[in-house]
Amino acid sequence: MFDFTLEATDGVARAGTLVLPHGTVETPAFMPVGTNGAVRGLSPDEVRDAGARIILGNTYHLHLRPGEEVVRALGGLARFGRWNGPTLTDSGGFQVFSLAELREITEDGVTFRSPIDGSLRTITPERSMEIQWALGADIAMAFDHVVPGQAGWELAREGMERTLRWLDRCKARHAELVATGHGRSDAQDVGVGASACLSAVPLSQTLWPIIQGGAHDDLRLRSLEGILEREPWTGIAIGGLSVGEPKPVMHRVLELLGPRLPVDRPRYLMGVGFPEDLLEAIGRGVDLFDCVAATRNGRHGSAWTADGKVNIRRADLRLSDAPLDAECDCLTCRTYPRAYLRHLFVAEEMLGLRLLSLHNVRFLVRLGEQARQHILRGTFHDWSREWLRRYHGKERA
RNA sequence: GGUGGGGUGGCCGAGUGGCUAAUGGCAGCAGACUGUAAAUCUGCCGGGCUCACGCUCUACGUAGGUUCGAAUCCUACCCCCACCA
Repeated sequence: MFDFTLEATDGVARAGTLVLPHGTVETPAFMPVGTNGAVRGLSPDEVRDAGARIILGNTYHLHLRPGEEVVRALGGLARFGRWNGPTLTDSGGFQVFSLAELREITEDGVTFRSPIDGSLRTITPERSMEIQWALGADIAMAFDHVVPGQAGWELAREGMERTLRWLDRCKARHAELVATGHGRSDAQDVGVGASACLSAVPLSQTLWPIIQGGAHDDLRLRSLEGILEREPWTGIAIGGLSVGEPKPVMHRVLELLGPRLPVDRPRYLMGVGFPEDLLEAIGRGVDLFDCVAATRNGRHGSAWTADGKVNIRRADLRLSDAPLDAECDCLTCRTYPRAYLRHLFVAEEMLGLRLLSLHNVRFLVRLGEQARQHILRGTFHDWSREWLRRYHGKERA
């Protein structure tokens, strides 16, 4: 039910195949973020057509709404929204960071004020595991303590050490859940009319730990060490990057960790990133990514192209009959001219938000596919260098 | 014809003696966004010079006037709206 095969390396860059209960993912791969069980603005079919093979869900958001029991009762995250493919749930740890003004951290866990109705909700490592188990993703993430990128050594140490202590609790609770099978989200539990015809996928879930330590090399190494002391893991995530630290810091941390991570397990860089970040990270040995930028920036009118970023509302696109990105094979680029996309944004038509989100998702997925092909051929680094040069060269396409 | 109300920057609309190149909103222009409290947020937005601070010119229907000083007060005129004939 879980297998990772490293197929090729090109320098530090890697190409592999990840087999999960709900399907197979070829790496390097970008995973679109579907916080609420939906990649914002896109249907599962559209996400699939964009080439994505695995999507994220969020423990905290799905716990608040609709509640993990609803998702479980409807057959788990993959089946609930008829994505029917691999999923990964984030643990809620990132909300410790992003909802900083609305939460209180104790050793036991984190109490959040719900952004939905203001009610107080407590998530502990154990609760996060229970919720993720009920959601039924293929991969569950450890409940971690993310600190801002500019956090000093002491704060970063505190977050990193707490993350390790919480990891023990996550691991113990997750093992119990897997062992008992309690609350597993098989479709057999459901049998709800017509929807029951979808084949049930027996659920088995794997738990991945998260390296923390902020921008501090010694803390990063201690975090990794602590995680490796708690083997076995089927994959390892790097968290706490792209949270406000300068880019060179991210590169340095990746270079520090890359050679020390087990080669036979996938490495997942959480929350990253922009196209340039993907290539930089792949070149430093990362296999998996997720990022909200594809859909958020898409909704905000910003699209990636081979020649850099394009703000689709730009006045000079008013009469442009050219596709968004002439080299892109997505529905948006195959079909619509820039002038029409610009019009949709200016007129605040929601189709525009969807079309740009779709393009950006496809852009990152395709970037992963291209990187993979070049790694298999041993041409990744030259290709990547040239790609980045062009991307940064002309900001205006 | 009479009475009352009103004419403000691309539009709508505040202001009713100095703090006003003039609140807001819209439109326009530019930008940001990295494990989603975001279809969000930020900046610019009369002209000229300046990277900027700033300087300067022209501006609150038109023409005069009062005043050290007027979009704000006075006079005349033009136009718009409402009601009454």
